[in-house]
Amino acid sequence: MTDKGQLAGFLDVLYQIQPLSTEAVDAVLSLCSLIPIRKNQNLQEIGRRCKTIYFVKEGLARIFYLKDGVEVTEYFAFENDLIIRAESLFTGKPSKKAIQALENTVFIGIPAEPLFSLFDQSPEIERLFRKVIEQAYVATVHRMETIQFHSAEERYAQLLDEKPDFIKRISLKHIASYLGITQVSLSRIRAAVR
Amino acid sequence: MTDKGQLAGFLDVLYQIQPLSTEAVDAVLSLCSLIPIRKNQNLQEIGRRCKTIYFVKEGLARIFYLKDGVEVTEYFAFENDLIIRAESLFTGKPSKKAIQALENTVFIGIPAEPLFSLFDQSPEIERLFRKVIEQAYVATVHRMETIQFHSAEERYAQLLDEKPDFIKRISLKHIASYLGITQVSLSRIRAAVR
DNA sequence: CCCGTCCTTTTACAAATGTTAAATAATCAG
DNA sequence: CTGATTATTTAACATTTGTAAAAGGACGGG
Repeated sequence: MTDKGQLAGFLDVLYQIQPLSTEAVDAVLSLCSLIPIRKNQNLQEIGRRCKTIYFVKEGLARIFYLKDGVEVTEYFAFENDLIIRAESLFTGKPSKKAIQALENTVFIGIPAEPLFSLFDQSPEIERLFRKVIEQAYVATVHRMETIQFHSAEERYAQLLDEKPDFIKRISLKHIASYLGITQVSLSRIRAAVR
Repeated sequence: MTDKGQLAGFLDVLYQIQPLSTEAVDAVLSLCSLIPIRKNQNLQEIGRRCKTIYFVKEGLARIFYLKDGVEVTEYFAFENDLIIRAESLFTGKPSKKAIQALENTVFIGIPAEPLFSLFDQSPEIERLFRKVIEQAYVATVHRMETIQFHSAEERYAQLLDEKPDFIKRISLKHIASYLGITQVSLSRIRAAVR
């Protein structure tokens, strides 16, 4: 159980998605816990089953996995962003991915089992999380588009345009793997643009 | 309103995801309509708002969009697969994508507005569609992985492995754009493998 | 059956990206 | 502040992929 005041910003974000009754807010809050993780430490390790829905309260985190021994970044989460390993959470399989704090980060954790039980009593909570997942789905479809048939330069230009925060706060090696290109290639592109 | 018998296969697929009461099934069915589309014709055109959730009853369809005048295939839908233009349906914006039948196809269409209204009366229906979207989300995350940091050859090999049906029923030019590579590149890869 | 259209492959070449290694630059711990 | 570590850039070269054009193949309509 966590203090309402501490989570005001987070609750506000949820409210924009789907307003909840006071009771429903309290029920969700009763499941929330705050989890501080230091920079470069992992919240979740590769190979474990993911049974928790996370949001970033403050800080910055990523999901990454290993491909031929090289880290590939799948996703970045900023303040109030959802961060879940969907391929494990929704399937029950062990995840091939890790969640890592890129800055000192405080996560909000909501254990999935009790949350799903809440859905039975409170359809409005289920609706909220349905919409959260819908948004995540739309974002992922959009991200696929930005990668699918685009050159390295196009991907970088689009990222600059759509997510200028990324370049400010995230190291270039992580940006590169997020774009699906090598650090060297990204460096080259930046040199050419300049 | 559509006949229960005609949609037995479809209902069975839904049942595997989330069993519904008879009343709920009837309520969903009352919204379903069958839409036959001939090979190479579009069910939905680029630029229109998407207000319908589709499934493929029989046949084969794709979602595609234009990038620099070239068609890029985002998604293929086989029998009983969901096919939605999420970036329009869940945002209300006009879609940049078209839905096209690649074979003579019968779609099942469920208008979104009445369906969302049903959710208010029947949480179990909302749950069903929450899970449908969760599955679509997981599939999309997985698909992004297969593209993000993989060579053309790796993408093709993985597709052969995971979706052998694709190669059997879909023309190579569509496969190529789905993989985010050119037809020529795909031809080259096939020649090398052989 | 034949013609025309569309799909697929092949070729030759250009451009983009990966790889390896080294040189700078930035950051952090002590 | 200084040395060590880590991040970023640059360079040279190899490989992959794209582009354009042509040649086969497959297929459907008349």
